[in-house]
Parts: sequence; C-alpha cells; structure tokens
Amino acid sequence: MTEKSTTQVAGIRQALLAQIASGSLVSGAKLPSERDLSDAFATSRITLKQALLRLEAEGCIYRESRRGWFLTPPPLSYDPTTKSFFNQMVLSQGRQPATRLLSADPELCMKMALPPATALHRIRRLRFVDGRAVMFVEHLLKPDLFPDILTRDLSSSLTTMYREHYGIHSGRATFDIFPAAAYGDAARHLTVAEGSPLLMIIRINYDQHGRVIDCDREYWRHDALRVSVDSHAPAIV
Amino acid sequence: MTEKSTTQVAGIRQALLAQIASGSLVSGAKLPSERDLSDAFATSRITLKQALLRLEAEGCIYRESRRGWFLTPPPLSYDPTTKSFFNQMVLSQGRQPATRLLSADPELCMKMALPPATALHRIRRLRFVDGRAVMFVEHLLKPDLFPDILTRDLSSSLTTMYREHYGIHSGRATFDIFPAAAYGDAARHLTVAEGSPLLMIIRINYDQHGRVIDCDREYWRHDALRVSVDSHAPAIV
DNA sequence: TAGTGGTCTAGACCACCCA
DNA sequence: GGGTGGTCTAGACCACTAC
Repeated sequence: MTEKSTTQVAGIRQALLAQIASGSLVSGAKLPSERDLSDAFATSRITLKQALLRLEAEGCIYRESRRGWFLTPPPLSYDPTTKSFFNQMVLSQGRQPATRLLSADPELCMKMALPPATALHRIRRLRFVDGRAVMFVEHLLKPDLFPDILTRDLSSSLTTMYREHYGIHSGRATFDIFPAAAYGDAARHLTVAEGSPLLMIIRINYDQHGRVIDCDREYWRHDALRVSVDSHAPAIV
Repeated sequence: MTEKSTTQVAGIRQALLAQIASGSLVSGAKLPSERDLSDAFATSRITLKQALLRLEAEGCIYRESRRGWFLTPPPLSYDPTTKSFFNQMVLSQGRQPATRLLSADPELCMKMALPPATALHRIRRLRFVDGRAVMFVEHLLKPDLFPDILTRDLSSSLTTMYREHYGIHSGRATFDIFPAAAYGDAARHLTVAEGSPLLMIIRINYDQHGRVIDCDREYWRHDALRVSVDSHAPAIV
C-alpha cells in the first residue's frame, strides 16, 4: 500500500507470483534454475535468490537441497484437539501418507519432565505426504511401558501399536507449537537448507490414567501445515 | 551431530551463540553493528549477515529495521483454548502490555465467510510487550452489532467494550495458525524487514448465541510466542 | 560429467535513524 | 552528518544430484 514494490527483489517476487497465479506453474512443479532466472530478470544470482527466499518464507515455493525450487502443495490442516494422528489426518484430507523408520535406539535422555538421565527409547521417523517429506519426528518412550517395542514394525502407527499390543490408550495431550530453524539431522532428512524455517511441535501424550506415555518432537516444513483450533465454549455443549 | 559446522556461517553462528550463552549479552541488548561484527570475524558483511539471519530464524536475535540487532526476550505463551485475551495474557505472565491504535475505518471487505462486499469496520492496532512491538492486528467487525464503536477509545480492550457497551460476550472462537512473511504495513509497524518470518493467527470470534462477532488477523513476530494447547480428553472416553 | 544449489568475496550506493 | 541496516553487483569455488 505504502510501498510500491520499488526494490528489485519485490519486483521479481511479484513477477514470479504472477507467473504462479497464471497457472504456468502447477503444484509440485520445478522452477527454472537460479542462474536461468537471474538471467531472465537481468539481475545477480544473490538478488534473485533473495526473491526466492521471500517466496519460501511465504510458503509459496520450497526447495530440496541442491535439487531445486518447487511449487508448494496445499498445506495440511492440523487440529491438536482431535485424536486423529498422522495417517488418519492425512488420509481424511485426501492425501497419501507414508512413514520411513530412520532409527530406534535405547538412549539416556534428559528431556521431558523426568528425572535426569532417565533411560528412554528414541525412535526417529520421517513422514511423507504425497511423496514429499514434510515432518521429521523423534518419539521418546518410557521403555518400561513398552517391552520389546524396538523389535516391532516401527513404520506403522505407534498409536495403534500402543493400544493393540500394550493396552495403552491415548488420552490427553499437550502441544507446544513455535517457529524454529532446521539444523543437522532434521535439515538433512527433510532435504532442507541449514537454517531454513520450520514449525516445531512438541507433544506430550498421556494415557487413560493420566500417566505420561511419550514425548514427540515434530519438525514440520513450515509451509506444510496450518494449525486449526476450535475453542468450544466451556458451557453445556 | 553429523555436520561439524564446517561452514563459516555455522561457525560464526556458534561463536555468537557462545557469546550470548556466556552472558556477555543480556536480553534486549543491542549487538555490535554488522560492519564491526564482520571485521571481528574477518569475513564479508553478507556472510556475517547470513549468520545473523539464521539466529533470527531460530528466535535468538531480532532486528528493528535500520536500527540494529537485539537479543530476543523470552516468548509469551499463548493458549487459544482459554478466553484470556492480550492484556490479561501478558499481565499474567509478568510482562507489560500496551496497545496503540493505528486506524479505524469503515471498509468494504471480502474476507471472513460473508457475502462479498459486506460493509465492515476495520480497526488496526499495534500491540507491545515490555515496550517491544510484537503484534500487528486487524479487527474486522460487523458494524450493525457495534453502533458508534469507531468514536470510542479503541486502544483499550475490545472484548471488554463488547461486553460492557454492547452486551456481547465472547464464546467460541476458531484459530488458524501458520507461518507467513511480513509485507507492507505489517512489516513497517513491526519495524521488521520485508519478507521476515511471522506467525499469523486468524481468529474468528463468536458470541454467546453462536453468531460471528468479528475476525482478527494477527501478525506476530515469529519469536514472540509459543502456542500451547492442552487437548483435554473428551469426557469419560 | 554437466548442472544444480550452497557458500563466499570485496566492494558499492541508498534510505533511514539518531545525535 | 555520521552511522546503521537494506539492497545490489559480478564474479568465484565447492558439494552434491542426476544422468
């Protein structure tokens, strides 16, 4: 309104947005290379990249490290107040979920609200929507609740396994949701550049008796979801 | 873990983090200028700036446009399921809230789930915590519910005014929370660079009868809050 | 091996803030 | 008016991907 997009970066951003809106690029499509784009806009690669970084921050495009830039698919809707977890949530929105097990180890860990150096199991998984890696997750479990779990098939639903093999039902959960940045393993597995913005969700699950079951640390591509919450009136309902 | 911080940017980031952790910089303190820092690390200003941008993405530091870089104060905790709004929320966490009215106009607007070109009131405000501008908000009201509201003191709590002057009580609300980027007025009022990451919250408020009261579009500095949700088990299960 | 993005240099000018 | 961050240039080499 006040700024009439006088800078080059803003102008390039607008031009790319127009191309996207015109439908010449479709969801998931790959953009031309940075060098080709900087030639096309008669600017330096750094300036062109700044425009791409802005569009990335807006969630219009994303990159896979060293592979290129792509149009972002529509985001998932994530409602923490429902008990629908990943597979069910993705399927109910007409998308295709997949999960890859990365590692599963016993580990000393000082996270969660537990005595220091409590022995925990750490399961790390990568979750996909329509073939795109959107979430890297670490599950931290209390081993005494889940004997032999590390020998089972850990690429399927953990919630279902808790219920069917261990008689543990998910009840309450608490969520902490905040923007963060990608580093190390999370960045590599999400094929995201170091320092890219992420949306982090830390979730603590409780069973039907109010005991802590496990803690999930979810690293989401920042453009992959919208969190939707409906605060029902506390009345009769 | 796998990456041993081989890049300059990663090394500078680590060094700055160490300085911050050592307490040589305190919350709210201003960092040295980019030129001084790039001299100190014997690198170019662009490279140094990339390290600052990463720390910004992590929420460790923030900038005020053309004024410099500062240490980020602790974030607020934001619970959408409570009915505690801005002033109350900030005070309850031992911080100091403030609000500045930016504008209040009638406007044709096609947002919310309303017939197109519905006449609405648009109130724009800037909200502060401990003197730092953390949220730019647009309130869109249905004018027939709030006669003469544009003539009142709009820098105080709207919720209280709804209740005391119009007999309208807030009931249910829905929230849509997602990362976005700063542009135009939002960027300028938050003294944030164009394209900086934001956390956006779109909130629709309903009254005690289930009617839409208003719609808030909140643009938060991405490092200023954590969203906390407790999904209570739905009754007996 | 060719092409991609990731990183980096050593400068430059401009717009704005503050004393 | 001096210092700040915001923007921009015209190159360069490296690490990795895809073929």
